[in-house]
Amino acid sequence: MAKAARKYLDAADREQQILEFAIDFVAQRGLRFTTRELADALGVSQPLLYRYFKNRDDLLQKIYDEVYLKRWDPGWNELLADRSLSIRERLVRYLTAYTEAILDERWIRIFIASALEDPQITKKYLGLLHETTFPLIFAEIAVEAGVPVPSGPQADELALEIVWGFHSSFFYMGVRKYIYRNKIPDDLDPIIRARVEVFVAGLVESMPHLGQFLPETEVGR
Amino acid sequence: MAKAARKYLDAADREQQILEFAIDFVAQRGLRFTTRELADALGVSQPLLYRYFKNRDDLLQKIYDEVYLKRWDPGWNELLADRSLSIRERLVRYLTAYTEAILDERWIRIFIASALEDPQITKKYLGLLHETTFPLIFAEIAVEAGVPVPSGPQADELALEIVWGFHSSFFYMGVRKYIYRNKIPDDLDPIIRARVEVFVAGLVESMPHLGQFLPETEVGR
DNA sequence: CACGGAAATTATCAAATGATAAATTATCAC
DNA sequence: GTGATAATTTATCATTTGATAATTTCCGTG
Repeated sequence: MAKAARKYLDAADREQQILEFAIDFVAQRGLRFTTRELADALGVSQPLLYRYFKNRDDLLQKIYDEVYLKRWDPGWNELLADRSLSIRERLVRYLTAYTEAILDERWIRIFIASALEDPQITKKYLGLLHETTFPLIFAEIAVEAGVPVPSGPQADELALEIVWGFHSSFFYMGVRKYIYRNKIPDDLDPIIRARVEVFVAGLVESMPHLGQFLPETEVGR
Repeated sequence: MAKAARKYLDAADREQQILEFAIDFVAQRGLRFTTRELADALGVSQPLLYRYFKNRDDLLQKIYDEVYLKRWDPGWNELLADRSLSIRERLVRYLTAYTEAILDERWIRIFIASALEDPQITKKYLGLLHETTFPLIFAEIAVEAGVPVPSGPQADELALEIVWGFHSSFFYMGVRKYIYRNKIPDDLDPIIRARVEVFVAGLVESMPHLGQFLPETEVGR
C-alpha cells in the first residue's frame, strides 16, 4: 500500500514493474510495439524506459530471459524415470505439469514471436526437450513394451520423431488457444489421459514392428 | 527473354512480380519489414509499390490471399472417405499430400506471423480442418475399430482433441523446420507411416474404452 | 522518328520513432 | 523544515517511415 501510493519508485521496483508490464504488453502487441506505446500504456514517460534499459533491444532481451527462465523444472525428468509409477501415470503427471507451465498467454506468444524473429532465442529450451526428455520417454515406453530400445541413427531419428509428434500436441494446444484464438477445453485432464492412452497403447503395440519403417540401409549392419 | 530485358513492365506483370517477391521477403523478415526495405531488395523505387498497392496493409492482405488460397485441395476429404483403401493407407496418402502442401517456408512463416498479428486471418483455413477433416478421420477409425462413433458434446470434443493432437504433429514439423530452424528428416515417408501406425493402432485399441475419460455428467443421460 | 501515354523515379512531406540532455519533482536523512 | 540525492518528466534531435506530387524515362504506334 505504501508502495502503491508512491510516485517515485525505488529503481529496482520500477525496473521490475516495467519488465513485468512489458511482458504482458509485448505478448499482446507483438514485437512491433513502440517504446512510446509501452510507456503510455504503463503510464510513465517514454524516456524513463531508457533509465532502466539500455535500449529497445536490451529490454527485449530481458523480457526473453524473464519469460524463459524458471519455467523449466528439472524434476520433470526424474519424474519420467521413476519406475515406481506406471509409464502412463508418469506421462500424465509430467504432461499435466508441463502444460500448466506453458499454457500461458505470455509464454506461448512471446515464444513464437521471438522464434519467428530469431530462432537462436529458443534454441536452448528446445534442446532440453530434444536431447533429454524425448529419448527418456521413448526408452521408458520400450521398457513397457518389453523390447530393447532400437539403436542406430535412423532408428534414433524415427523414435525422436514419434515422440516429437506426441509431445508437440500439447504445446500446440497453447498455439491454438493463444495464437489462433480457438477455444480449447477447460479441463485438460481427460485429454491428457486419453492422448497418453492412445499413444502408449499404440507405441507398445507397434514398437516391435517399427523396424519396417526404416530404410533398408540399416538392416544388414 | 523479351520480358526479362524490359525495364518498364506491363502493369499486370509488375504487380505479380512485386507480390511474389514480397511473399518471400515477408516470410523471411516478418511483418516488421518497411516498404523501403522491400523496394530496395526488389530493386525498384519505394513509391512504385504505391502504384500497385493502395498502402502497406493492402499489400499484406494480397499476400495473405495469395498464400492461403489454392493450397487446400478439396479432394483430400474424398480421399479420406474412400473405403476401397485401408484407413492406414488413406491417412498416409492424405498426410503425404498435406505435408507437401504446407511444408513450405513461405506458407508456414506467413501463417504463423499473420495469426500472431490477427487470428481472424487464419480462421477460415482452420475451420476447414476442425469442422470437416477431423470428424471424418475419427469416424473412419471408428469404423476400423468396429465401434459406433461416440456421441454427445463431451465425446465429440474429446474425439476432436485426439485428432487435433495427431494432425497438428505434421504442421508442427513445419514449425520446427522453418520457425525453430531445427533439422527435420529429409524423407518424411517413414515418419508419416510410423505415426499413422502408432495412432491408428492406439486409437483402435483404446476407442472402446475412451468413455472412461469423459466427465461423469454424460454417463447417466 | 516523333509523340502520346503508361511506367518508373526523384523529390519531398508530415508523422512517428529511438534515443539523449536539461529541467523538475519527490523522497529521505538529518 | 531543509538540502542532498535519486527518480521522473519535459524538451528536443536526428532518423526512419508511410505516403504523395512532380518529373523523367521508356516503348509501342502511326
